Parts: sequence; C-alpha cells; structure tokens
Amino acid sequence: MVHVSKQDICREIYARKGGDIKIKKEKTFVKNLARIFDAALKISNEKGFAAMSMRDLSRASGLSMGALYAYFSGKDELLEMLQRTGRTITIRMLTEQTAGEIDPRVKLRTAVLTHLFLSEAMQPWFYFFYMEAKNMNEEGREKAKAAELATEKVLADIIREGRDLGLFNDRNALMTAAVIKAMLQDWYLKRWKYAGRNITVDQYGRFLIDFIEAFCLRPDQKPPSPGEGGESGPE
Amino acid sequence: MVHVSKQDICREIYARKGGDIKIKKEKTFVKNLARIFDAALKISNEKGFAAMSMRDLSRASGLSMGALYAYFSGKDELLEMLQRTGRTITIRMLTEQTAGEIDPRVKLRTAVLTHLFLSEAMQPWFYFFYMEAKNMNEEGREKAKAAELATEKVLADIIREGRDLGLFNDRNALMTAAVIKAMLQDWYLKRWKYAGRNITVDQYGRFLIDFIEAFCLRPDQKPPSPGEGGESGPE
DNA sequence: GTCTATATACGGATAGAC
DNA sequence: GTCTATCCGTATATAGAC
Repeated sequence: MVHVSKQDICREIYARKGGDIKIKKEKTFVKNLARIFDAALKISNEKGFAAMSMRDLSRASGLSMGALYAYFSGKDELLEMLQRTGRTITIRMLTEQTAGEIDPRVKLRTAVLTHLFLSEAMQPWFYFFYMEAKNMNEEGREKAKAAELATEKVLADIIREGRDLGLFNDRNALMTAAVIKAMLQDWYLKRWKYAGRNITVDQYGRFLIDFIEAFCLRPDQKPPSPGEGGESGPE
Repeated sequence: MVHVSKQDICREIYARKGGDIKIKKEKTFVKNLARIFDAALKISNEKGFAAMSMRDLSRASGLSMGALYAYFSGKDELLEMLQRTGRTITIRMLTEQTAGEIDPRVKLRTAVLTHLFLSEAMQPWFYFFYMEAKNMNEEGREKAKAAELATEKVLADIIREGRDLGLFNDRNALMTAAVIKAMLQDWYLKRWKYAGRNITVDQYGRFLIDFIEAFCLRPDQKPPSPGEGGESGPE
C-alpha cells in the first residue's frame, strides 16, 4: 500500500542535481548514495548527526573519505539532502493518498493511516527529520516547520470539512490536528517502547482512530467502516 | 502551584556531591552552577548539546574555560548532571502532586495538568531531556527510558483504577497513557507552534482534558468539575 | 576560585596518485 | 571514481599564575 524504494529516491536526487554532479554513471551514483544514506541515518539516529564523524560515515558506508566528497560538498549538504528528501517524500505521499476520498470521516482515517504507515516504512527518515531539524541553518529550520504545519493543515482541513457537514463535533480543528500529529509522531519517535510491547502498526492505527473519533465524531455518525474499525479492547 | 527554584536544584546537587567537589562555598557554587545550567540549556536547545563547544559555554556563562572544569569533570559529566537533575525533579513532582487525590477522574485531570504545568515551568529542561537522551551512554539512555515509562505508568494506573470503578471505558490503559504522554510532550517540544498561535498552557490543558475524557470517561460520568472543565470551543 | 595560555587530539576537507 | 596521505582549524582538557 505505502511503498517507497530507496533506489527511486536516489534516482530522483540524481535527476535533480543537474550539472554540478561529480559521478557520471547513474547506476554507481544511486548504489553508493543509498549506502551513504543508510549509514548516515543509522549512525545519526543512534548518536546524533553532529556526533557522527566523516570517518564514522566512511567506515559504515564502505566508501573512503575522499569518495564521500564526490557525493556531497560537505557535512552540511549531506544534512540538507537528507532533510529535503524526507520532506519531499512525505508531503507528496500524503497529498497523493488523501486526494481521492470525499467522505471526511473516511478521509480522516485515510490521512491518519497513511501518515502512520508511511512513517513506519520510512522510520529512520522520519526520526532523523524530527530530531535533527534544529541542527540545520535558519532556512532549513523554517522549511521543517513549514512541513510540520502543512501536514497538520491536511488534517485540520478534513476536520473542518466534517464539521461543516455536521458529521463532526464543533471543536477547535487546528488544535485537534495538532494533537493528532503528536500521537502520530510518537509512533516513530518511540519505536523502542512499542516494539518492546509487541504493538504492531495496525494495532496502533486502530487505537488512534478510536481515540480520535471518540472526540471528533458526533455520537450517531460512525462512518461506513471499510477496515471494520472495531473497538480496541483492554490490554 | 507548580514552582521550582533554580537555586534549590543547585543546592541539592551541591549537597549530594560529597567530598570530590572543588568549590568550597555553597553560595558561589550555587550561583555559578545555575549560570552554567542556564547557558548550557539555552545553547543546547538552540543547536544541540554536541554542537555546543566549551568555548560557547564559557562565553555564555561568563566563566572561563578553566573555571568551568571546577564544576564538572568534562562535557560528559555536564550532560549527565543536566539529565539526572531533570529526571529527579520530574518524578518527584509528579508523585507528590497526585498523591492526595482519590477520585480517578479528578486524579487523571490532576496528573495531566501537573505534568503540563511542570513542563511549562521547566520547558528548557524537559526539551533538553527529550532531545539529548540519545547522546548519553547506555546507562543514561536506560534511565531516560525508565523515566518515560514511570510517568506513563502513573497515568496508566489511574486509568485502570477508573476502569475498575466503572467510571472509565474498558480500553487499553497503557496505550491510552502512551498517547496522553505524546500529547503532553508536544507542548514543550513544539513551543514555537503554540506560541505562534497564542495558545496558553491553560487552553492547551483544557483541550487535552476534553480530548482525553471523550475517550476515557463513560458517557454519564462527567467528574465533579473543580476547574469547570467546559468544552473547548471552535477556533 | 578564577583567569590565561597551551598541550594534544580529532574532525572536516582536499591533493594527487591510481 | 576511488583511494591514501595530509593539511589545518577547532575542540577538549589542563597547567600554572594570580
């Protein structure tokens, strides 16, 4: 359902880079950049991007120090690439997936689950994006904030729509969206916790939807259930 | 209601340190350590602890490089001190505040608001604690996780209690506690967002309680409202 | 107790061979 | 395209004067 290929991502970066790229063959570029990204995300998510040295990255990616600098101009650019890539994919996927639906009740579910499954498929990216935003320059931080607000707005708009149609309660839509975001983010920020309890994405998703709908939906407006959104039982 | 003094915190550290402390007079120790903490939190929360150099800290705290090393043995110990201090205070405050109450409905509100107001009063500490946990050694990270689980357990126990008394719905208490934590944390992690919208702590608290109670409380069990927990209106 | 000056190492980045 | 060897700045930490 939500699938993103590492190769596709890197190919796109290759295409976008234009003339100032040092590696000629797309194939080697894609292969190595994917290794670099993997290694960088792994190390950064363990001890932080700032604490990751280029030597660490060289060792983990299997490329020499010198070679690394053929793929990015410096540590700053690497950070920028990682952030931009994560941002781009998220926004694209979210808007794509929620485009078709009309019923706000279903749309809300779809948006929540899309975000959730996407963050599951790309956990290292999402985690990195969240934790390393503050290490960026002013421009990068602003873009990160804008991305947060954009995904929040997707949720808020759905909620407003549902409210206007009389399906949802009349509550602060933006605040509701904000806390939904917080709950969605918790899934990829605290994987250690949920993994330790053997909670699956699906369980988490079902629980979230129950929780959200208890607040948003008017009592008599349970939506036509495509996923049979049953109650989440006691532990 | 929730008040924590910088001086008290530092005095306690002074008392705990025992013999291997280099500064003799409590007064200078407390005064300077408070300055160090302030500066360290400020810089770290802007660009990350790893990116903060001792020179940065020296400049911002007004103490020379050499003097700093009279207060901690190195950057690692400073990190450890900051984390431990934050942890200790949080757990103590939370258990203290929720101890008296009996009615689980009121207790839940109290726990949520206590956590929220505490995190407001000590925002830099909480933010730092969350964002810099992964820069610590194994032991430090384990303690951070334990602290997360401990505060979560406080919430979960209240919810279980309410369920057993027939006041709350029969839902997964631990999962509920987990998402409540996520929402509470959002307040101090994304202050920029809420500040930009002129949302006050009280508004956020009221909203959270409405949200949580919509899911947790059985329909006919609105609690005796001490704070008159009215609906949070539309934006 | 606090300062300045400095030892020492480590990190990012580049040069130039292959 | 990739490697090794190296430059050079900056970081942590300390020595020793005041």
